[in-house]
Amino acid sequence: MEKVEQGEQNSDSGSKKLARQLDFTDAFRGSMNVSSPECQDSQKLLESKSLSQLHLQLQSRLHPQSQMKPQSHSQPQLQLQLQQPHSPAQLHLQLKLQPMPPQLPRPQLGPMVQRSHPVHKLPTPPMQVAKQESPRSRARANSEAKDGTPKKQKQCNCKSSRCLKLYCECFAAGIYCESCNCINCQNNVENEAARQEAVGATLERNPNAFRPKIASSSRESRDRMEDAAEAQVVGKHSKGCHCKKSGCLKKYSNVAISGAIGSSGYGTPLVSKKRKRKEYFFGIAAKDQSNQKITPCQQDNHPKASVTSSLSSIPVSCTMNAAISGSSKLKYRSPLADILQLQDVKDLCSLLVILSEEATKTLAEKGGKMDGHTERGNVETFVGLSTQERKESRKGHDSQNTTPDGSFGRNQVDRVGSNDSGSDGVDMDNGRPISPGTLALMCDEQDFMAAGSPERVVSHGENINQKSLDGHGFTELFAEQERLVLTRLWDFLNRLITCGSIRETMPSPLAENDTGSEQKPSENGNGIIKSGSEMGSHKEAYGNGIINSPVPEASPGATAVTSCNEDLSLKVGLPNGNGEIKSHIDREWKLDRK
DNA sequence: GAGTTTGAAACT
DNA sequence: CAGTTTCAAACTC
Repeated sequence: MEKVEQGEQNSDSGSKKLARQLDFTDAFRGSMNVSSPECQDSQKLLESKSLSQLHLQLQSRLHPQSQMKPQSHSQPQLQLQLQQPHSPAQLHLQLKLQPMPPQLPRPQLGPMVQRSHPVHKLPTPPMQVAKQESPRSRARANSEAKDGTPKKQKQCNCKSSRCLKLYCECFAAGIYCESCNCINCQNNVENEAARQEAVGATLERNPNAFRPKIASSSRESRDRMEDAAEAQVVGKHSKGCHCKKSGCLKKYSNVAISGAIGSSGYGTPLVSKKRKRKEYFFGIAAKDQSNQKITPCQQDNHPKASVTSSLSSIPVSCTMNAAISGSSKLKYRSPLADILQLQDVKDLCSLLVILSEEATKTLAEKGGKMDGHTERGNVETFVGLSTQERKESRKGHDSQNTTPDGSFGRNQVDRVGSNDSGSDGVDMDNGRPISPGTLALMCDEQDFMAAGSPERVVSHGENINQKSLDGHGFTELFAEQERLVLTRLWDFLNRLITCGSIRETMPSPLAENDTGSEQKPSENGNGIIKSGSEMGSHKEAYGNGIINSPVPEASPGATAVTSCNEDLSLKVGLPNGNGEIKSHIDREWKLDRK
């Protein structure tokens, strides 16, 4: 049988010279109905498990009536369906769990026509039709990095595994061995039958064996866009490593990443060891500094990571990578790297502060205890205060951005450190230092607690009758605050998910130029992400300015993402139609953004 | 380049 | 399922 097939395969000798890669994609095809590969499960959703979990929690809290099915299946597939409703208010997110269809090895592999390493097939939207990859492009993809530098092709050195075990880097990556140093290699066209058998056995042991351990969503979707590919590399360990001694800083645990997102696990071409050491140095240094370096397993190994730290990790990682990128190509970028910036998170926090104030006011209004004039002044006091705080924080943000090593500005850290929270930059739970990003958010959190607390309301305005603050009053106020804050946060996450998904399905050429123009929007000197249209017409619409279009004006992909934001911008306004406050806030935002 | 270390995969 | 072995890459010298 093997020989029979071998004869057939030999007839294909013309193409076997190519760096052909095996196609396990059928095993996964149809397993998902998502617009983004990383939406396949909660871990990969938006590259932030905590974020997605938070979102789910928020959803369940805000909409307890919605049926969130428990994950009963052993391999549930979290499906994210983003619907484009007719009404902005209908922006709706559906998270469905569906059993994963059986994953069977492909019975017969034809010529390599698709991305080799496990590809999570999308339901092929018009723009995402699985493009048949030409051998030429395949070869180019293998031989060149995105920056045009030669990319060393995978060369295993297997001796005993015949290159038919996952030990083999090539096999694990789904490519035939070519120019490898392996012995008794059977990972080739000539031994297709044996290879298929091995594939089947491997898949039998682990249906996800050929699925990338590191989620490489962007890359895959972009690979299907062929030359639009090789953009930003996004990775997240899908099942977590078990590193013990290497501190997750070595590449041992990243071996299989090669097949997932590139030759080095960070989607980088092979670089000299000296250079790699340099990367590690920076990585370790950064980690020591902030304990925030995103190593895949760290995320997985610390499921308790708070939402705060999760959110904060995004901009931090960007900043850090920016610092690193100067001397190396080590990159670990979130798909939201261009969308969600530290300042956005801070803005969100500020907005939530305002919302809490609004809740206070609303409740007071309800009780008819507030004098209208005084009330407005009170609110404005708070808004102004928040704005001031925003400005302060922006100051810190700017300095942070101008810090040569990409670390946070000292004043910001100092500011947090000077707080009497007792944190002193150390997570009291585990004694580990808290990252500057987390500290920054904690700072905002403290601001929030201070600004939104009834005590503060009393101390500033003394407008709320003491009666409303005792017992039931407190509860009601907190409930209202929570409702508003969670609602807005939920909306924010919805938009974030949508934008992330759109970015996934419509990769912006901006990413293609990432290497060349590594500078991210947040590093444009003012720390503010600005779209080509400068947000002017949209920012006010959605009030919080959280998600700004990352796409430069000239970018052809701007339409997609910008329209995403534009669309989203229409969907969220300040709740309860409090136009007075809203307009004021909007003014503040507008001024602040300038 | 040889030897060691490491962690994933495979096996029991 | 836990423990052990095998394996090959990463790393050190």
